[in-house]
This record gives sequence, structure tokens and C-alpha cells, in this order.
Amino acid sequence: MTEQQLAGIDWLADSHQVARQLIGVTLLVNGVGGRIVETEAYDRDDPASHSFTGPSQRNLAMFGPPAHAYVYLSHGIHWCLNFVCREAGHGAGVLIRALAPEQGLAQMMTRRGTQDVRKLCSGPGKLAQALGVTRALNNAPLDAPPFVLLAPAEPVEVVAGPRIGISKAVEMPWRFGLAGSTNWSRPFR
DNA sequence: CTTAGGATCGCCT
DNA sequence: GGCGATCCTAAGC
Repeated sequence: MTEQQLAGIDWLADSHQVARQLIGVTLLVNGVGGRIVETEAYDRDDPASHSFTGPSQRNLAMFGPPAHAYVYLSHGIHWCLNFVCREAGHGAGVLIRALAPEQGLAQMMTRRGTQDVRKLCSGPGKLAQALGVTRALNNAPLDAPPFVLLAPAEPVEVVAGPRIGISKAVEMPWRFGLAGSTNWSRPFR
């Protein structure tokens, strides 16, 4: 049941393990989405994480049950989508940074204001805009509409590297990508 | 190709 | 009152 609806992921595992498992998973929001090709892990004892300083109004969803969404506004402009993991109350999550657009291309193009497929979901802010993710989905469970998660048909090859756009714990290799993808927000090295 | 700056607002100190 | 888990555009090499 929920096992299948949640792509068979072990949501209680460490956030970097969940972030790795999510590569290659198909994510749909109201039928719009594609294969996840880039993620980043954040955890409670992680200076770069929103949860590092404990529960607050903004990050409360991170301390809720796993397999739920944590959505926040970045720079007053862009929504960003995270999946909560570990046991409830822990404060860990995975930022969904990019995916390969596959379903609902026309709607993505309208929402993003471009026809360029490379610019639809190649970054956390772009992805949220293309999929119509806003604060309204904060705390929403991932095993129910509008979310759909589908496990990859075959094992995928994953690459890793340092996370992007942070000022603390910058060397932690907690950014993961689908090997060879053309939809990363930035190259791996 | 790389870098710099502006947009814009909710949250936290 | 300061500062982003970002994005876009313009200018410089």
C-alpha cells in the first residue's frame, strides 16, 4: 500500500541515504513532473540545515512525521520542496533540487514562461514553480494526492558532491545526482 | 564562460 | 534590522 505509493523508500534512514534513494524516483504533483535527478540532504546536527537551531515557525514541518512535504520560501521569491525523513521530531529532510521533465510539459512551460525544457526543473525554485508547489503543500503527506512517487524500474547510478548555495558545512558531500543527467542545476565535479 | 547585483519577504536575533 | 538550501540578466574576459 503506502510502501508502493512511497516508491519503496526507507524514510527512517539517514537523510543522505534517503536523498540517494530518491534519485531516479518519479515525482508527480497533480500529474505534472518527472524523474528526480538532483537532491540534497539536511539533518538536525547539520549547521547548513534549517532545523539546526531547533523547531521554529518556518521549519516545523521538518520536525513532523516522515514522508511529508516541507515547503519554504527562499529569498522572498522562490518556493522550495523538501521531503521529511527520519522519525517524527528528528528534524531531517531532503531538498528536491531538479528533475527531468516528463509529464505535463505544456503546463510546466506555461508556469515557467519558457519553452526551453532545460530551464523547466533544473533548480529547486524552478522545479517548485513548474510543478505548482507552494506553501499550500507544506506538511502534506507524500502518499496521497496531489503527490505521486514511483520507484525507478531499474537501479540507477548516483554521483555525489558538495551542496550548493550554503555558507556552513560547505564540504559535506550531501548533494546527489543521477549520473549523466542533462537536467542538473549545476554540474557535479 | 564567469561574475556581480538586484528582486523581494518571512523568519529569526 | 539582517539575511537567506535562488534565479535572472547584464557586463566583463
